[in-house]
Amino acid sequence: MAELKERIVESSLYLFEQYGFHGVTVNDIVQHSRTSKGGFYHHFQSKDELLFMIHDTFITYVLAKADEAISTYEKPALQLHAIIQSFVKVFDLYKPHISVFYQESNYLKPHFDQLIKRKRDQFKQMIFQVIQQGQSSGEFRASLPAEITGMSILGMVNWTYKWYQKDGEKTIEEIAHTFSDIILQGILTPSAKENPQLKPLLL
Amino acid sequence: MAELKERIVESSLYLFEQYGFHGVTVNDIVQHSRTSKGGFYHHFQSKDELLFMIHDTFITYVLAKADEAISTYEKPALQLHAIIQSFVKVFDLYKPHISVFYQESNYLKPHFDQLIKRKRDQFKQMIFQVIQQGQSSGEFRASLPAEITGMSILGMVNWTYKWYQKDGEKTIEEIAHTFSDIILQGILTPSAKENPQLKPLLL
DNA sequence: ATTTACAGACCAACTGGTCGGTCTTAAACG
DNA sequence: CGTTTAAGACCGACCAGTTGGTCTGTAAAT
Repeated sequence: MAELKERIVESSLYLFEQYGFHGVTVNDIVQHSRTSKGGFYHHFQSKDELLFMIHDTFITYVLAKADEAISTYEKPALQLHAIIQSFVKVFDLYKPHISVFYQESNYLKPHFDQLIKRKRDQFKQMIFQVIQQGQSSGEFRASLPAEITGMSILGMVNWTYKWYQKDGEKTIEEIAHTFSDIILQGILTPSAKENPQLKPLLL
Repeated sequence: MAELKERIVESSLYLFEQYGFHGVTVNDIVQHSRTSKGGFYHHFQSKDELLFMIHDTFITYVLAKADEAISTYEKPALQLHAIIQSFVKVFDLYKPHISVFYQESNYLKPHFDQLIKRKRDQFKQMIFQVIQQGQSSGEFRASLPAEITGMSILGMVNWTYKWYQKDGEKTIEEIAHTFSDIILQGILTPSAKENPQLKPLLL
């Protein structure tokens, strides 16, 4: 009874994650889930509604968890910690859902896609190396995993495209400075923070 | 002479940013840039190639800047600082290009799009509030702009979908812990870091 | 007997891309 | 210096394939 619906969602997640929303047709979904056009449109008004449901699943979850975190703790630091914990863990539970949501670039044909990815990897490697060298030289805390640290920088900065506005309240300098400060405060060793050469980088 | 090409790129950026790659047809582009199908395909092999060129523009730039940063400075902390600075500033220069690259969800029809956005905003507001309260209570450094701090958390965590793998090297717990540590080290005031209630949150 | 769950042939609209042709420009020529 | 010529820039009607969605029909469940 309506088991078909779940099969459809499952297949969609699989296909969307791999080929992106626009790279997958309703026919593909129907075929992969061994059903029919009729079945699909019996359960979903449109291809868009299916996508919406995928989104809604995990967003609803994240919200509930954040609510919980805030009402459980008193201190902001504890609240924030709990929010981050649950927020991150959502990716373990709903990675396919989320990937579909933020899907992009899968519309670049393999040839072009490769070219772009190569350059992006290069950039990532450069950041990793700087972090590793910083850890070797004792400037950066060696207790932090370099890869995760690197990805947190990439994420923090890349996300800017979502909210930055040229004529908005925050200037690009202020943003750059704040990011840099948070990261450096977070990864510099206590002694490095006292280094007169590095001190000016911090607020 | 070939001025048309620039008009096409400009129009594409405008349209893609607003409606996404798949929401814009070659005809739309041609119309908006007051040219023709013929003109378009004279300058671009395909719609994909146009997208590729948009991507390549800013990625090439970022790479060059990072290279420069690394060769200019010796100390990793200074290198990292310079990379972050230029990396962030790219968004000022190439926001449309980058938006197109990371475009998604614009394929959700307005109705559904609104529903999703509402929940996401709610989540964002919760984070902002926690940060502000932390600043008021003296746990968090008040010198950091709350919005930028909030967005840096959102970016850092949301980006996880791009690299996290369930069966990868890094467990979700390790990732959550690292993120939380970097952020808290970055935003807690020195005195709050000594608070015995908060100390266990840090590495 | 009526509603729900599903099937699959069918269609209308759209989309990327093609192709023959025209206009402009500037070098080559006489 | 005027004319020919060839290449590049640009045009727009046209096409073939594809896609989301519909519609009629059937089997099962209540």
